[in-house]
Amino acid sequence: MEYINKILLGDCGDVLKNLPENSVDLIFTSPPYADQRKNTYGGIHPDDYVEWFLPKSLEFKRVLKPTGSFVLNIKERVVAGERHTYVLDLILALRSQGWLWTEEYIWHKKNSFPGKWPNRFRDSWERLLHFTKDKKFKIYQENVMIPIGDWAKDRLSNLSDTDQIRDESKVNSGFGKNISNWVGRKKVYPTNVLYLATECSNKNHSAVFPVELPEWFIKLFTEPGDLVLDPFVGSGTTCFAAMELGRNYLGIDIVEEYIDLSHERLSGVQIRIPSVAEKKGDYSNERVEKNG
Amino acid sequence: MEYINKILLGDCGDVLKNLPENSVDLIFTSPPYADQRKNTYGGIHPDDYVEWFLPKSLEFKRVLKPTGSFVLNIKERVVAGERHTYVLDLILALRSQGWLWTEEYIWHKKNSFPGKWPNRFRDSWERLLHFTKDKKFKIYQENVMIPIGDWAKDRLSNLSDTDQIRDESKVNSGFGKNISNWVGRKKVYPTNVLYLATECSNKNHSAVFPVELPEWFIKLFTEPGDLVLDPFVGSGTTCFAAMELGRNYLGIDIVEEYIDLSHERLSGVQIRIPSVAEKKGDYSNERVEKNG
DNA sequence: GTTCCGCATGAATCGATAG
DNA sequence: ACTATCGATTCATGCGGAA
Repeated sequence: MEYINKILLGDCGDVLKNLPENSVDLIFTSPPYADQRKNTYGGIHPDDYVEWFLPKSLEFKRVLKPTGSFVLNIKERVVAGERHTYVLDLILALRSQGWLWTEEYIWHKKNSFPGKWPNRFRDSWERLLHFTKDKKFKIYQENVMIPIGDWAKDRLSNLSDTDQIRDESKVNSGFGKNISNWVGRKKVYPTNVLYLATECSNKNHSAVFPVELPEWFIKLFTEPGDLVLDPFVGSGTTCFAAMELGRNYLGIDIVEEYIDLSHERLSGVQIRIPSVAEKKGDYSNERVEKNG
Repeated sequence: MEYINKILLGDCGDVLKNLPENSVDLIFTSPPYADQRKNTYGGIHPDDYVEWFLPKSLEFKRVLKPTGSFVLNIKERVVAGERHTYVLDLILALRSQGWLWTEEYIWHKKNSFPGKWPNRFRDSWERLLHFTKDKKFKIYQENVMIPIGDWAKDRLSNLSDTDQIRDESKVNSGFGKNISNWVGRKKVYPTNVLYLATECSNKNHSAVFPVELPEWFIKLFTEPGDLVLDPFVGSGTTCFAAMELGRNYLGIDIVEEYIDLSHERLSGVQIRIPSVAEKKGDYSNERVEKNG
């Protein structure tokens, strides 16, 4: 496989044409935001953003397995005092292209960019749009479970007999069944809000999102050995996370400088044995502890 | 003024026709979500939601002052495994109606509805769409400043789990002392994410959002004596917050039961002197401390 | 007066079953 | 086939009574 664990130079819409269809398990990417990175990407005008994106997402859809997921990290910028609608337009356009808009996760940033504006506050969240090709897709919810809240310690430490028998009485009350299910339970499922810090000053590369972000979705939507694609790979954070978790990766970028940066960053990565990598779930969950 | 501090029965699109134009300073409302409250409201089909909403928002626009704000609390539901697009469509339609989509705030819910599904996690956030008629509008950012600085945040987040669990009281008490020192010293502006709990067990009235939510926007966008409108007033939380903060209110609902409920709830409210109400900022900010 | 503990209550969603 | 109803699942919070 010549496309496994590589960082390739070029427009992802072109490069991906050489990739066989249904070969990717997860696409996680943060495309250049409209007009945001003018220097490096040439700057796509907000009004042209959807038109620019659609040919690429068509290739994404071709190479993604039917059971795969496409996670898009994006946020609309302010234009003339208003939030521009290109992200909304993009969601609608992607649905017209055949994608299912399965969910919208939120990245709640712990430390957002500083600043003050007269008509708004600091922007402290970004969208993580989850698209799929099919209503059925691979998902491993147990991989991202988080420690149970403090309430459990007090409530479940000593259960009375009635608690364990309570089975028939209430129909509508939340815990109507039996609380004994909760005894010894240490972990619960997270929600669709991720509370993570931004990566501030990682000396060499300036990633736009913390490594925990792709980590979370890679663990949620793939197994070890699966292929993760980032078509706008930038400084390589997604590929770094994939490698670290024992997944294969493919990164693409049109800026040569980023290719070198990614290579450099990935060269030092120690690939963990899958079983060990999975255990790492604990660490990641600490970071997402506010997620609930 | 016969529309000041009243709760009126009827369809807001009709009732508002009798209100003079440019008379409202803030509209804060949480309309019935599509199909969600079928038993109390009629239950609007997602596909018909925009069509149902637009005539009403046209009246909102007429009665709102040019300097006013319209804050819409809404969240799309899942239909056939997908997020439905009626909220996106509504945003676009409101812009066509002449509204400016100035900002999208996020309500990050502390306690979201429980449940487990095979393809998604619990939904823990809702949208707070901020529309205005003009690029220039009234905003009082100082009213919602947060007293906690970065020093405190780091201090808190650096506490180990065992510290927080075992010595919770110690930590809290010691911390409390310090807090008193910070009050009035260092304040920072919040972000566009509000981290609040839902009010679930308020036995008499089941509000769909906590009172802190309208409070925050009322303080941000109005002065004492201004008029706050909630055209889907429900259990009256918005009017309660307005009254409490020394603002005038107008509530409208099509369900008679809610009118009575609001009246009952508002009858016992003690109106605070504006200056005192503003001091209350500290208390409210505590609730929003995660907002940063 | 505190603290502790039981308990009901959520703008939910999916899959299966019934009409 | 297509819609309507129902059971199962899940977690944080505030209230009120008890210790």
